[in-house]
Amino acid sequence: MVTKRFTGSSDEADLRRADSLAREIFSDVANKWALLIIEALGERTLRFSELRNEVEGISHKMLTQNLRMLERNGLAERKVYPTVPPRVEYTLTQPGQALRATVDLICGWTHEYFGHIEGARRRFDA
Amino acid sequence: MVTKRFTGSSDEADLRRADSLAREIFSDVANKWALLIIEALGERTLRFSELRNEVEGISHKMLTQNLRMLERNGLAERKVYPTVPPRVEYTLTQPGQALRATVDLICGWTHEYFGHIEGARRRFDA
DNA sequence: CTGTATCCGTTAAGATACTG
DNA sequence: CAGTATCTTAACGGATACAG
Repeated sequence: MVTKRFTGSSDEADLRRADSLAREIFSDVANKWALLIIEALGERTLRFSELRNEVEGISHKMLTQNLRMLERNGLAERKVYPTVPPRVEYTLTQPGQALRATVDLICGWTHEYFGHIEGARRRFDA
Repeated sequence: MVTKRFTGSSDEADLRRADSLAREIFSDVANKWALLIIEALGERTLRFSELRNEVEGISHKMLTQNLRMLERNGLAERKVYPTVPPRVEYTLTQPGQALRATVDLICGWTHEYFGHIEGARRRFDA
């Protein structure tokens, strides 16, 4: 399991807190929009409006919501330029980049097994 | 992006279909319960009831729902033993195992950056 | 034991409008 | 341009009951 056996504490209650936090982090991160945003930011720093274009189909609301979440977890950094109109840029932090590497692998996996999956679906749906 | 630049076809419409399918696969797979089930099945073949215990907090409904999805996409195999009471075992297929390897990396990432994230949250929430 | 179906509350998510 | 807030609808997800 994801959420088991954390080190650094001898207290049972602490271990349970750590496990539940790990699970929370996993839930935050293991969702479609978050991963697509991370993938987009992996290429380069992007503005809010650029992200909306890059991440196809995401709504204004979901984008801000997920960006706040990524910022809160320290995976993305938000830089505001006090111009008018305002300019806000988002960049992956080092932990964010590390996660991005794993997302790349999932994308690679999708490409590699695309045919297998397409075939499996046809068979199953019959 | 995950869903771009598939090869093997010269037709524009085919490319769009492939992209939307890739996105669909990504959405199926990039969700908390699916990934936790894959992680659990990575260890060994498991029965339905064993999975319910392994994947902490999952409901009967979500488990069947996600198992059907994994089966449909050819990531897990369902083997029924016609005994009474029935015995059903789930195993990862080779594509499923390949995906599991990437899930392992996400889990590893969670462990590695656990402290960073915890700290980032405290700072953000203040 | 495994699986399907139903009910029902909670949350996700789109649309829209409004502020700095 | 970026962000927040509100309203509304759809989807998610849990609990329960029942069938093979």
